[in-house]
Amino acid sequence: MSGALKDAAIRVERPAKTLRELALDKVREAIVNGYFRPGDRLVERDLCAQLGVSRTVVREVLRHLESEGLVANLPNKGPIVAQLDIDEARQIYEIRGALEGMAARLCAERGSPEIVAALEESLAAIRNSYRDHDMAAVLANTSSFYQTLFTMVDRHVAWGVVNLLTVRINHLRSMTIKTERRGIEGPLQMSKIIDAIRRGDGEGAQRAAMDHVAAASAIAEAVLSAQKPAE
Amino acid sequence: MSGALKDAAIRVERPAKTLRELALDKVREAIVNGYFRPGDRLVERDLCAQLGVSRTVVREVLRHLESEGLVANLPNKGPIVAQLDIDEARQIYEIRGALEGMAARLCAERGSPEIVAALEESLAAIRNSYRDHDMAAVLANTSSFYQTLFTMVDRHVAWGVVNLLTVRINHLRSMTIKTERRGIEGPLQMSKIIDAIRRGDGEGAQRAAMDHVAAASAIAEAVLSAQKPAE
DNA sequence: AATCGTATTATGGCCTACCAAATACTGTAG
DNA sequence: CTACAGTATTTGGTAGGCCATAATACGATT
Repeated sequence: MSGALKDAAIRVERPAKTLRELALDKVREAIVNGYFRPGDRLVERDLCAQLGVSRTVVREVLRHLESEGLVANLPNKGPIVAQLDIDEARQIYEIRGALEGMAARLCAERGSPEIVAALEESLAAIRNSYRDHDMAAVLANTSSFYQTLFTMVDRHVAWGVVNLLTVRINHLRSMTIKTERRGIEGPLQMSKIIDAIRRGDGEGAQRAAMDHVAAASAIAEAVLSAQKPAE
Repeated sequence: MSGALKDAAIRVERPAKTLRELALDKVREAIVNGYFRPGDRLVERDLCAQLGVSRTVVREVLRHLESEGLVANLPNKGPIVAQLDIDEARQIYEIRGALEGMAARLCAERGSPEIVAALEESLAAIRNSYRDHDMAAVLANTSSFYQTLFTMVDRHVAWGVVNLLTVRINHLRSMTIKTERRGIEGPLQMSKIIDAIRRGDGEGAQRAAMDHVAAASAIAEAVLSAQKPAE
């Protein structure tokens, strides 16, 4: 196993991603950052033209995004960007709470100083990003914080699930982060998670992580229900 | 919303599934029930011939299964049936524990007699299937039990996640179920879940659900580590 | 005989072109 | 103004072909 790890460290980052992967990233990007709005139709041939690739590739990309939940396929009408459903968002936050709570508990129970150090580093980066009002960086560093939480205890599958779900609520996340008091409360709640982990309090770490997600969920819900009637 | 629900209840099960969906189910089936073994190469053109469909469809199916985790894609070598990793299996069981525990707790907290009734019905079906030694039915009814747990409290997203993860360990499940004492202990643990839900004990329901998954996980691990050295 | 190139094959990645069926649109006749 | 017929749009699916790469087999050379 350590041999495999060593190999992985050496291995050259394959620069030759397939066209399909590039196209996938582009379209996902476009959906997540709002270039394609929820409900927009994704016409195959238009996408072919915009991406400069063939239908074969576009179709595979659309299938992939469909299974990610970013694209919905109306029968006999074709794919559209998935609508954001307030109830679905709530469920996603709930699942994140359960899984991130689990990860936090495991971190606490392991009681390794390196975990605490890594998390504190992430948190510092988040605070810096808030200070600079660089919201894209806040988002990235928050992801990194949670990634640390999962990967330090080798829960790659759970991290994958969380990641998968998170892209579906990405624009919500970017809105909750911009909320007034979030820049102070968010890091505060995260530091509570770290504190609990540091003192090996699994129960407390789990609760703190769930609280943090619950707070984000509450803000998201407020944002969403304030926005829906407007449309 | 209630209108949509009524429609959904009425709507005829669209018999005109696309060829793609049919092919997807066939290949998934073939992987899950062992017709394709882990590590087997899935050669596009061969699959075309076997399924009687074009490469376009086959490729889309392979992409989809890849994002489900049933198929792995080796660069420059093509798709193979994903290998079952013991650590990954453990993680999947752990996630199921977290989510099914959450669902059980929610069921208990809702305190609706219909939930208890529905779960008891499922459990009875499982017991019958065990009595008849119909293991396929045991598996189906067990899924149905958990589906009830999730859908009665409208957690469709979480159910989707569990389902997605479960196909990856399906053959493990079918082995754990055949284990000697499982036919008695499994239903016993499930009835404990129901008992806790009936008396509105959220904490207890969650713990009972997690215990049940943990037991399955332990058996799976034993089965798997007894099997691996043989190969 | 061992080794070093070189054809051949197998296969995935990608493309173009085509057809059928369903849907949406549009213009005209009554 | 309505009903209907025709037309365009778009997906679902097929066929086949081109190219690049990896592996294998096959010689040729030393």
